[in-house]
Amino acid sequence: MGSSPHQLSRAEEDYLSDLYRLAADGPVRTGEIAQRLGVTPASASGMLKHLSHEGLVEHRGYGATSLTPDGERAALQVVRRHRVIERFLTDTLQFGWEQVDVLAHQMEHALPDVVVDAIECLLGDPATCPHGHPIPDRDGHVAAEPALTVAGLLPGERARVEEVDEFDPSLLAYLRSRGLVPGALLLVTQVNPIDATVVVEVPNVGPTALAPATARAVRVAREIPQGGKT
Amino acid sequence: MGSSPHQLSRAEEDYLSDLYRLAADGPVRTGEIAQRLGVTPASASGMLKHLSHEGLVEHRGYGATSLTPDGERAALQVVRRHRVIERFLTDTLQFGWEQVDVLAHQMEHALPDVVVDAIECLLGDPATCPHGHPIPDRDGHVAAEPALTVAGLLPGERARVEEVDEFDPSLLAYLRSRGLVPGALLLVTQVNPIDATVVVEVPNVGPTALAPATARAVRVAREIPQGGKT
DNA sequence: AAATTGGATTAGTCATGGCTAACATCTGAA
DNA sequence: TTCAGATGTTAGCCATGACTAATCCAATTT
Repeated sequence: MGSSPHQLSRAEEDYLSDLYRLAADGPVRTGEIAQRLGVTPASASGMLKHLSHEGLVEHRGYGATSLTPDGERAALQVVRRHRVIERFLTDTLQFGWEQVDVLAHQMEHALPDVVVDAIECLLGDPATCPHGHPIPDRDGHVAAEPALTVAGLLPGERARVEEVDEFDPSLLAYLRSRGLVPGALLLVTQVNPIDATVVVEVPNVGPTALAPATARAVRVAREIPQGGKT
Repeated sequence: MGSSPHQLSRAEEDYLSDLYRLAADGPVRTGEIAQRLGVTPASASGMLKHLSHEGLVEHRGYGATSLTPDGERAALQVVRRHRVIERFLTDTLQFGWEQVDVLAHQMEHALPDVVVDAIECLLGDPATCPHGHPIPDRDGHVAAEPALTVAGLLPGERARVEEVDEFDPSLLAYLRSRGLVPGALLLVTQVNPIDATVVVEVPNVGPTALAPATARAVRVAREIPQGGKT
């Protein structure tokens, strides 16, 4: 049914890319995407219906929405542009990692692919955006993202920060100030069993307490605590 | 009447910036700008009426159009973005000067001002775009552009290339191959009195014949032929 | 002076993608 | 089981900015 590759509009690209980013935490509800895009639920409902008609999303009224394979392919092109631009903004233009999501969002629909490719090449083909998310290649292949977050760790476990959610600038500024950036090694010193607050320690930074929502924004890979320093 | 600084749309910016660039050769006719923007004259007519209502252009039906001071101010912001982006594309990303006008046009409406400023800074505050046109500063001040073109030179006169029209990619490729780039010194060896063809010579490049339209695309400053090699 | 012609303009239509208001559906509690 | 409140959808509207077709000015030609 959805056999029309007829150049997506800016709005369509916005919906698809946000759908992709929200889909990490399960199927997406209409109100959720409306809120992220700053439109009314009515508008989002209309656009989702349209995208469904185009075969880009799976959406059968009053239920949750998810991308079809075609939709995911299209979304990955936009996500790729977004993440390359973010890297460029931090690495070449020295913007802070808490600013670049918003800026890249404004730019991602207007940069011709040849320019994105040239920037990527200039940067030496970076593997991830500044927040640690993998950059899809030109054919739409992406590395898997870790499912484990700090909220899933137990006291005494060590883990390496892989990526962080990029949506909240002030959270990002805080995480950086506490050393919680991709690549950082952390140790869980406490997990409060009542309210699920987690306390972590990063070398050379004091202990940091994280509320559950914050802990879920930091994705990690467990470090096998075998000896030998790298 | 035109007291609304209410964020211009992409289309409005396009009209203003092309109006600015066409205005160099006198007031602009409706069909001319329609053609440049790739829309029908009817569409252009409607938009010019709208811009006139906003106080950004001077346009009283069936006559030529020109920018008001407000309109010129707005246009210069767009022109500034355009030219900074062109410089970035040639200097940092190694695109050819015949490609960058089109690419910059796609990008100029989407780059936030802070990004344009950062790029400008990265490039060391260039004075001109790759075609030699001056880059307006943040306050909308621009250096004057020379009125003299190669078509206005006499045999035996020497001149320095200041800037070239950027509209035709194949012309640009040709001009570069003949050494006719900003900064080049040229000598007029012949002016054909019948068809106004001009023959010029650039050091280390053979003689080049230019049809009148081409000669008008190359703006120059006369070199005072006083002795002393620089 | 009248007629022809070409560029400019108006009138009317369409597509996109927002909005509000009203209606439908789902869910969780009584 | 039923009903209240939240969430989703439809209906109808508006603005933007393109298009075609028809008309209007003005400038040149006869």
